[in-house]
Amino acid sequence: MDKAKEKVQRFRAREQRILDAALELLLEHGEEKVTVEQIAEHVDIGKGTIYKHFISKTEIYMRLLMDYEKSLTERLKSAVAIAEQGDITVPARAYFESRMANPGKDRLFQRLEEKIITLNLASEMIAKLHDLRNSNAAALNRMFEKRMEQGLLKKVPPYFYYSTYWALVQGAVELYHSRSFADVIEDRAGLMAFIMDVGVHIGNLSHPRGSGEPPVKTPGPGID
Amino acid sequence: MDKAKEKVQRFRAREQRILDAALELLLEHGEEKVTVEQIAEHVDIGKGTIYKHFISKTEIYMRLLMDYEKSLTERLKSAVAIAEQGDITVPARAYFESRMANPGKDRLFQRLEEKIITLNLASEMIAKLHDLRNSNAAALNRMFEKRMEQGLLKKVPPYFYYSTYWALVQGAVELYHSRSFADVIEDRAGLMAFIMDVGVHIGNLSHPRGSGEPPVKTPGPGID
Amino acid sequence: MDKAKEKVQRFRAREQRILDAALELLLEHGEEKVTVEQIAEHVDIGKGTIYKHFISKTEIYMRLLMDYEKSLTERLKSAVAIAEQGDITVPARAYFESRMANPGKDRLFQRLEEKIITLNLASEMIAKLHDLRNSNAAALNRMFEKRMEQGLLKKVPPYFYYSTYWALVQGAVELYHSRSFADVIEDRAGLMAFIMDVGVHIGNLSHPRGSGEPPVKTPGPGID
Amino acid sequence: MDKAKEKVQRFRAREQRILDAALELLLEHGEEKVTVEQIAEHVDIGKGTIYKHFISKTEIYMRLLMDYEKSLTERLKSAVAIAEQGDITVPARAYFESRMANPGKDRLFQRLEEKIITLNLASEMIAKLHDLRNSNAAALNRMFEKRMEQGLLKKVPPYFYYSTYWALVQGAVELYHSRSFADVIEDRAGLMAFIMDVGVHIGNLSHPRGSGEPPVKTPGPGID
DNA sequence: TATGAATGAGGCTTCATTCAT
DNA sequence: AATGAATGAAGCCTCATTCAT
Repeated sequence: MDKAKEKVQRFRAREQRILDAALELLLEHGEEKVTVEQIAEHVDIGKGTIYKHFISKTEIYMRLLMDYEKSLTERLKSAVAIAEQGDITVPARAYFESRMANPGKDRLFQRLEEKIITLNLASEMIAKLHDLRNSNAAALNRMFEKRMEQGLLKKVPPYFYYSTYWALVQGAVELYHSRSFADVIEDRAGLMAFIMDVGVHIGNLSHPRGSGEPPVKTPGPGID
Repeated sequence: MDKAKEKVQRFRAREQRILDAALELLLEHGEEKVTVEQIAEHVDIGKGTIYKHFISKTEIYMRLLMDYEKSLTERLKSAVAIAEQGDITVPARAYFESRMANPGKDRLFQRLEEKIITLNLASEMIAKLHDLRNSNAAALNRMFEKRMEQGLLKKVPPYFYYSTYWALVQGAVELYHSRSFADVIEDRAGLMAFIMDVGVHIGNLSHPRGSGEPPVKTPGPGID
Repeated sequence: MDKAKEKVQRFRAREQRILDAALELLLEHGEEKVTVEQIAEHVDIGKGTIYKHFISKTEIYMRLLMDYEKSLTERLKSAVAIAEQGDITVPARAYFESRMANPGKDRLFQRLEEKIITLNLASEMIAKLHDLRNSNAAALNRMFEKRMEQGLLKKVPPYFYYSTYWALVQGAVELYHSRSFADVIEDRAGLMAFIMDVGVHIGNLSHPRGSGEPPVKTPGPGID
Repeated sequence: MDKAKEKVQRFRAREQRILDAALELLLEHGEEKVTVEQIAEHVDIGKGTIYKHFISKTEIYMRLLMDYEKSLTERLKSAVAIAEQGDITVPARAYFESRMANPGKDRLFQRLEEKIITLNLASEMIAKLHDLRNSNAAALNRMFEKRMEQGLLKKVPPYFYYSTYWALVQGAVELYHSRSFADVIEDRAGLMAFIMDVGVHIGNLSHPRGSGEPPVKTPGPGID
């Protein structure tokens, strides 16, 4: 049935429009200030219709969260694949860039996730989210272990590396938004490059980092 | 009059109890789930009494915020003083330890501050807060500049250092709470030490960091 | 769609019921003692429903105010039209009767308006209200000026006439409610007629007023 | 006991200060916006002390009301006495001037009285107030009756005269404050004089009112 | 199927009055 | 006698979700 297909398609399309609208409004107004009614208005549908697609407002947020995490994972996966064939800094850079591409968005999702966890809504979906997030750990671990065996990285449990790196990126995201730093930071791009440079050299043993070159343009050999 | 003094003292004591209760509830239930009524109940006083001490819920939060920031500043100040006479890693460690002493609290205040700023409540007090926070910047800047002149640190604007360091600590705080990392991180203390070690060596030029020794126990000469 | 129309109609009807209920309660209990909850109960709807129709309690009051003022203006307008063709006392009588038809209501709206102005709520709507109110001034002014030119009225700025007349009616409204006068006034209708007679002869130069005839039944030539 | 006397005197003095403060604040901020705490602060005493003098906030208002009414009555009484010996317009003028001397005050008391009556507080004191108010009626009645017998005033129940006059003054007070008239009224003093002139000629039979002379400066023979 | 009117729990704040000190 | 901290009822408004049309 073409008609049925078409219907399903339109249904999906609208679902996406709801998600897009929600994200847009969330970014514009912040987590606490977006109402279901606003989303419906923005998509130009009735409020009730939203509940044909999602059982609750939380579910919309969860979907947004999953979608974001998926795109992050996607990008990281391909970066890891590249790293295995050569430049080991690629995943680190990819990850950093993915999250810093839109720090506002990144932070929004942090807050959303936190909120959902705190209020203990949708614990099942949160579990899935975490599974997804940890799915790359194995590949990364192998990478770090190899490097450690080669004596290029300080020997610590491999998760130290990505945990620390995550923390740094997380901090960079927060820094990006901090209003108390806003006045101080004149060269934001330079600072972000500096931070990334710190990140890709974590645990690095052999070479003194960034020996002279400007870190941004030719940022050392990386996590090697 | 002893009586008058006593009265004032009791008043202050109650005020502190309100603040303590608010903090406790905030830590337990998160920012959005604490009501004025709950706080009052917890202190076992009437709802209206709260408003004898604070003009609004926001003011309670601001007080909490300021108190936390003050203790941070205090500690940092004395650490900077020590650093000027010798061990330059002291402020970094002090700052890290201060914030990581109770990461839940630290993160709570991040959220609180963000909320207050976003909703544009109490902009005056926020300004004060930021003043307080920036009050150490000059001392830190001088420290970094001296190090750079001595060729011990990579030459970048001095605020790059404390910004990056702030970001790392901020990330560590978030990491501490992340439920998706919770299962992975077996040696939390070790990880935190590792992160701090990364922190105190940011920009370090002369020595390869952590050359062999376990970073926690004898963590190299630090930011120098 | 008949259905859509019907829905809209029902919506409007409910809105009117809310307004009616508000007015009724206001008249019964006074401005300060009517709560949104009471109104909702009286209409037998939920508290929140009220806010689907009006953004605030003040808006309900404003609507009531405007509706009243409109009916007053309406009546006055047609009376002025008549007056231009002949009996010049018509507007004065119409105005008096309109306001005295339900003095409680009239006074309620005075209080409401005052309150809204004092608290500086809805200043925009208040401006509209005043526009509406002043819209008849020009017509009245012309009337008075013509009379003055004909030597029938004492020469004063024309707004003296309607201001004074307004004051008299306003006073009559208050008199109507005054509990301290309540016991004294035996012939209320007679008194009101007497007051109106005073009103329509304000500034009158040519004829001694009410020369013998009972003022109510054949109330002299009036403002002419 | 001199001491006891002194004490009583100080007590009375403070009572008056409370009343003065209440009135001042009431005039400044309006009926709804004055709290007991404000009054106490203004007198620089404790809130509880106020309740040593008055059993409730309402009682303060009642006292203010009575005092105002008494001063009005006082003035009217002496004016009536003068009128009996000669100029009959004196009471009318006195009354008008008393109330218009501070229209804000006058209106405040109207509102206060209304509020107290509506909320049915202090009905006993209200009765007393009304007694006081009506106490002059007899004297006034006699005056009007004499005039009517002399054929100088239209024959109506005598209370018609003072009721109407009260209404006019009442309206003038409201007019004075009306914000919608505020823009229109350029010559307020002139208008008030005009209204008073209308007032003193109510029911006047023999002479056409204000025959030529400017009403303010030599305002006709009055109510006769 | 889509709608949006209706709901009502729950949050923050105010203030007259009480009462222990 | 004076105080002022404490009280708590009461008011307004928001918004996720339901359900009749």
